Amino acid sequence: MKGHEPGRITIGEAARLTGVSAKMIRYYESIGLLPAPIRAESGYRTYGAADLHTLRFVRRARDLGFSMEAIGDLLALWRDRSRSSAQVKAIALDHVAALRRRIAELEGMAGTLSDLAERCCGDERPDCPILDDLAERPDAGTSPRP
Amino acid sequence: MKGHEPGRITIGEAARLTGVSAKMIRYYESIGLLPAPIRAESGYRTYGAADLHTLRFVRRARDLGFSMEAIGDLLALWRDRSRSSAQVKAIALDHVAALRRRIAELEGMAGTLSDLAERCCGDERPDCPILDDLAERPDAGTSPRP
DNA sequence: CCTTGACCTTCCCATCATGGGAAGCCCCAC
DNA sequence: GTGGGGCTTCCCATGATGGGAAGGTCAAGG
Repeated sequence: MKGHEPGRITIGEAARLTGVSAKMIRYYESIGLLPAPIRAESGYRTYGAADLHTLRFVRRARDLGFSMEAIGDLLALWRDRSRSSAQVKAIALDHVAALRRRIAELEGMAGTLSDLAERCCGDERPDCPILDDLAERPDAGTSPRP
Repeated sequence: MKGHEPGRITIGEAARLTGVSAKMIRYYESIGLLPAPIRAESGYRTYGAADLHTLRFVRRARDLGFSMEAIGDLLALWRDRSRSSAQVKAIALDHVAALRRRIAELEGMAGTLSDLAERCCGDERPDCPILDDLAERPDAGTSPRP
């Protein structure tokens, strides 16, 4: 079917051109994130320029860590000419806040753990403040003690 | 069976005392992270003081973001009197490095996205640099442009 | 003694985004 | 017409967790 319906390509080519795997393209279709594409007579999915544009959009949104749900919302706004930029901004800022919360969590862990590692001599002897802490610490704070 | 084998408690009490859910205790047992506990005649799992100690260890390691696999290694070292602290420190430092890599990724996302959001006026008009970027950005870098 | 309610057991299913793989059809080049 | 690679669908797995059903057990109270 290649080059038979003009300019429409197969899923594998779409995957190569957009950086979204063929598996994922089918998955996004199955969860309703992407519309079902036109099929060739063979049953093969065929994608046109607009579809590739959408796939790249999804790919970039994933690279920014958006959830599938948020990407669905962003796609809908993208297609909606009467959207307000405030709606888009709200989704983006929510996500930034979630990212910053997650970063703070991970920094707590990394801080605690590198404090402990610093106090561990790391030689052939068994004594180790890291294990002592895991075994004895009264409770589960992840922030480095002040 | 409570108070019948001395000092041994049920899974629900162990969960309450350690902050690890009963579901998770069974799961950890099923994947071989924890040894199978002594069963009462009824078939109920019973836990003693040493088991609680282990459960708290696991809980704290999870709070620090260690994977199950790493926790298995840490538990083995904890029980091994002939361990070297260097082994423990290596696991901890690997994890710190992984945490810092992840933090850098998330910061890249948050940075890019808050840059974009800052340039989005966020009013009732549809024009939005965030959507423009998702739709047009040449490729998927997540670092804020320098 | 029997009921009630809380607790335990096992087993299965769902999440989220992704990959792996099998069985079978299709297309193109030789 | 044959071979190889690409496409289809369908099922399974991940990691760590929760939800829930069906059925056994225990302790307290009538």
